[in-house]
Amino acid sequence: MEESRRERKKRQTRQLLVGTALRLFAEQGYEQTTVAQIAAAADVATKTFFNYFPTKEDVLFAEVLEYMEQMAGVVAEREPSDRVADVLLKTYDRVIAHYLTKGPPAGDRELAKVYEHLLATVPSIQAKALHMMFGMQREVARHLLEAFPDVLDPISAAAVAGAFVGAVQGAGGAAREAGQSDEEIVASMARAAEIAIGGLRPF
Amino acid sequence: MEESRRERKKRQTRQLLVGTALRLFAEQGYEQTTVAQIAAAADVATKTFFNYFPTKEDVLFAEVLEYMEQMAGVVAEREPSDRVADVLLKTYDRVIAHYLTKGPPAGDRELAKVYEHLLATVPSIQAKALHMMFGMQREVARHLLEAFPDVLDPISAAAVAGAFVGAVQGAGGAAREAGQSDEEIVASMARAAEIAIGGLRPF
DNA sequence: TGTAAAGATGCAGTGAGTGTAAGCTTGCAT
DNA sequence: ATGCAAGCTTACACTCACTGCATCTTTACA
Repeated sequence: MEESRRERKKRQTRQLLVGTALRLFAEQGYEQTTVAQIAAAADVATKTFFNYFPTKEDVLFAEVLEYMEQMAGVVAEREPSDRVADVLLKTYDRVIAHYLTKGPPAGDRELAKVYEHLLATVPSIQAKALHMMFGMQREVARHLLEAFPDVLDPISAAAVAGAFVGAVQGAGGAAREAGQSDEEIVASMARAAEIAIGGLRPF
Repeated sequence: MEESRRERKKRQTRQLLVGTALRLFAEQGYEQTTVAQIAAAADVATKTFFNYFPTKEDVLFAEVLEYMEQMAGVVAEREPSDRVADVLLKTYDRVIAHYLTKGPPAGDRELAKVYEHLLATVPSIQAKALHMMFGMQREVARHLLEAFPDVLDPISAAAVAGAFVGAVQGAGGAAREAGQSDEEIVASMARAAEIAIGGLRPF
């Protein structure tokens, strides 16, 4: 089925709102920017903004669902020989790849900076991001449990997913905070994945 | 130095606000309860509530600092023979012990239920809790790095702390969701700790 | 071309959270 | 004891996120 005019307009408006919001956040800061301003700059009613995004923060997390789908795909395509750790590593690779091709830095290098800065400075955005991450972690756990019912139970699946995601995310945050470049950050997160898989006894 | 009258009153008012808020949340639900109601029931001005807690949610996380102190204590008291995994396990034990003696369930069994229910149903509280947990995770990483500067760097410290906290917290959530009893939940979290320490390769 | 559904808009309202200025309480020095 | 300064509480006015509802416009489709 082709994309209808209605669907196209909806996608455009959504995109416009995201872009406008990001621009204003970059120019004036997150808290200094009101939803009314964003709507006005995008030339829609304030209410329309809330028709698209449940909260002001959500405009920053428009593509989370895509990542969830990517993760689901990895588990679906797994090889019979893949064990839990293999699937997790492939998931990590896939998400990174998706970020590099479809994420903000792909088209616009500046936009990535904006995201980073917001994430580093606005507590409510940090909390929201963690909440999203938590949702993704639960998805990972759910998929793992489904794919490996013989070696995992709901608790260990959650533990495994938590360890992996927690390590990668913790290292990513630390790397960013340390001022590492994008490539270094990705490498740091990969190292964290190895640490999670290898366990903490070596330390 | 003794506790002055001013400090005493402040602590009492704070305690009163927490108790009143919790009671109202239990009776009418979180979103149905306004800060104005809490303040009225505690017989203080609405503004006074915000003098004590920056947001409505924060009234539920009054004792987080205590936990941070407990964690710092563990690292400070570590034995020379303790390695990273040992310190993490001791930290876990200490936090659990502190929860069992000083946490809500100690005095009031019902209160724990209220917390659980709020955490399970109100997204903003969930996000806040995760944010707090994230802060604790960073603290753990910081202390580990300080205590083991020869085996850890900032990135690996963050990865280790993230893996451990992520596993325990993920398993705790899953266990709660599965309807396990308090003892079972504690056991599930302990198992998650072992999984994080042992690594994910066994799966 | 008409009609029903989806979506956009305006409006009125709730409630969280802030800044400010004024008033009361406490700690402390004389 | 008395007075002064610092710390809290309070009232008030305000901003802004977000909701519900009724109405109008646009689109899909027969």
